[in-house]
Amino acid sequence: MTSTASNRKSLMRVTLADIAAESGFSRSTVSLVMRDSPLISEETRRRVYESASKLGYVYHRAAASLRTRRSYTIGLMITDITNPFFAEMTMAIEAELDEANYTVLLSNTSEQVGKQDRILRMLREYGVDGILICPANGTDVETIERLQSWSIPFVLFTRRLAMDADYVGADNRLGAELAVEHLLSHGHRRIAFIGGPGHSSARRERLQGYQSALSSFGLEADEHLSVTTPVTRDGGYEAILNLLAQPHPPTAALCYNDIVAIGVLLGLRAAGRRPGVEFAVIGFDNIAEAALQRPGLTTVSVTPGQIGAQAAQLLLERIQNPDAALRQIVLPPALVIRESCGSHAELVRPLGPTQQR
Amino acid sequence: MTSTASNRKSLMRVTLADIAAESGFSRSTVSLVMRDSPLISEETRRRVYESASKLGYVYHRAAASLRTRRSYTIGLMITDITNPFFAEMTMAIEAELDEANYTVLLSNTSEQVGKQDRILRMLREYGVDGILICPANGTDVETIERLQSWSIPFVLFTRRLAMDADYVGADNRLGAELAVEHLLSHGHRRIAFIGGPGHSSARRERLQGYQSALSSFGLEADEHLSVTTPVTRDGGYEAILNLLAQPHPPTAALCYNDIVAIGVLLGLRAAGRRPGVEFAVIGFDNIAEAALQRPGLTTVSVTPGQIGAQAAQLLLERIQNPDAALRQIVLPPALVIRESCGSHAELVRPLGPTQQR
DNA sequence: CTGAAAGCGCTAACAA
DNA sequence: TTGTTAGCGCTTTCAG
Repeated sequence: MTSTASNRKSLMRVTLADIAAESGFSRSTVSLVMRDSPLISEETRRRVYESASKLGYVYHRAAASLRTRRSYTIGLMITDITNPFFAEMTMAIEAELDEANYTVLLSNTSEQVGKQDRILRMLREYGVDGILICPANGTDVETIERLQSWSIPFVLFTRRLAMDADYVGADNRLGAELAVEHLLSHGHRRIAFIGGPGHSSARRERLQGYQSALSSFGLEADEHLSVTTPVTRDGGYEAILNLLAQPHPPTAALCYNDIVAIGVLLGLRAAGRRPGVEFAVIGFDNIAEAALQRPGLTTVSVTPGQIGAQAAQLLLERIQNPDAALRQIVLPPALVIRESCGSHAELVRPLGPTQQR
Repeated sequence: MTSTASNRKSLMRVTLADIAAESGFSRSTVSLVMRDSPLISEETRRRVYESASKLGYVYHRAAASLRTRRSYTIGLMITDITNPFFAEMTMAIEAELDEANYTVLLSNTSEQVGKQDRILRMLREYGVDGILICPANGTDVETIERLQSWSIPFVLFTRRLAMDADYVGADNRLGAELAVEHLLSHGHRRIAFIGGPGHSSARRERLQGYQSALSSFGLEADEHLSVTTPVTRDGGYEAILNLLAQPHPPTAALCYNDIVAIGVLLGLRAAGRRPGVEFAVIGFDNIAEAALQRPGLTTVSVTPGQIGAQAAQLLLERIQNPDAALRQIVLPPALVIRESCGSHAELVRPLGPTQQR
């Protein structure tokens, strides 16, 4: 009637009932053992595990989750699998979630909102307990509102939308200000802002920092000097070539991120301009590769690990308590000075050369 | 008794039974509609969908999979999320699997066998229908044999082990031969082999090609000239610096892959040696970044998209037919000649300058 | 600490 | 084509 040890024959899966039969305990006892309940004696636990491994038992998460309505999985959606910035963040997130016994379902939207939509729907059908999402370029508020209406806990990271939602990211505006002030202090006056996905909050905030630093210096941002690009080395490469071909070209650039900045470095070299001496460039993120460049890339460090860990933490709290107030966590950046602007100084810490926010 | 439309109250999930009640059809009819059965009339289908969207129904995959013993998920395990080679492969795999209605669970082992083991166990508990795995550096045969004993279909890609299992990868040996012959034809005699995870078949095969090309030219491989490194730019950077410091340094290098090669380029520049004129370097994989380097990186192209697609295809076939003969698929590489060896030629197709396998 | 019983939401015969 | 019935393997009362 109910499944028994006879289940073991051929293809039948080994179930808790089989272990119960083998070990002489009841199904519920075995179930408690499998879930590490403190109500179980050491001896019982040992004997149950013994039977389990003898029979080759495999915990069946789909069955458990059907019953408990929890899957212990979290969907993690990033926009560029290839960017070390996200890789590092992913590691931190996995580490944090792992500790809370969650498994992460990683997926890559490649900045495509269509793909993002499909993945979101899938995650819902798979019953994830929460979602960590860096919205793809062009994501509209409706998409996230829909996500909200599904009442599955989620937190945005790195990029946000004009709406109330949990969010963890860096202080992009401050980071950009630090960078531009650095450039200004080196005497640059025509400073470009290169790259990024036009519709991301991260880019918008960095651009604002760029503009505000310029204007607090009495300069106006020349709109010909700020361009969007794909977030690739290629993007930076093309962009700098175009910029240099302008009638009144820039002498320095703040880039959307390090990937784009490295493209700019490559492009400068291709154009025969020596970065760091004939042209200053600053990146964003401080990925490992930045330090390897010749000249070393000066960049705004935003500690992806920290952002990831905080985002994971926030999601866990949100799952615990769906009704707590929404939170926006903004982490301070630091300017890491290497040689790509001509300096040879060291790390400048958080609220660097200048002021507040 | 059975769940009904009253389920809709508050937290209860909308089920097939609810749709059945709403639409006036039976649960099984509704189930058939949801699974796109051809047995259902257009009109019925329409009305069922109407009720479904009216009630806000969400297909419950865990429940379905408990019943069918199929999850329609595939585990994909790569060793370096950051390498564009894998990123491109991942895209191709997802595309292929998507078409067959599978969802992929992507995970990154970072070359750590411990992490790989844990992920493997998780994938089993989650009941994936198949696994695509690029074994982490140092994976032993037992690990894969265990996987085999689980009787869940899997295929190895990019790297294999000394055992019989499905596999899809590039002809690494031939690729390396083409590369080294190219170097030899440019007059180089002290050629290094730089980088890679010491215990991967891919590295071993490339090294064999390197050695065989040298010996068919009457040269012997100097063991001081072949080094293993982490598969990072950093790894290549450090390695070339060490190599140049040797008493009798090389004048050219074949690198494990493009990532390492780019590190070598960076290192050469840091050491004041002009790549392409004072030192020749060749990479492996032909990632997009290779073309952006100055000088452009000559490399062995192994078409990750094709490997990925074939691997996915093979896995699908294996799932269909678990008892078919095991297959090893080896794809031909091509040498893409850019400027990092001093040439300025174009693409050399498959069986390049020289011979057979 | 253990046992019995009910059911999560779905699919799969089998009949109609 | 559609309806009935019986579970998939687990967790969860609740009563011992």
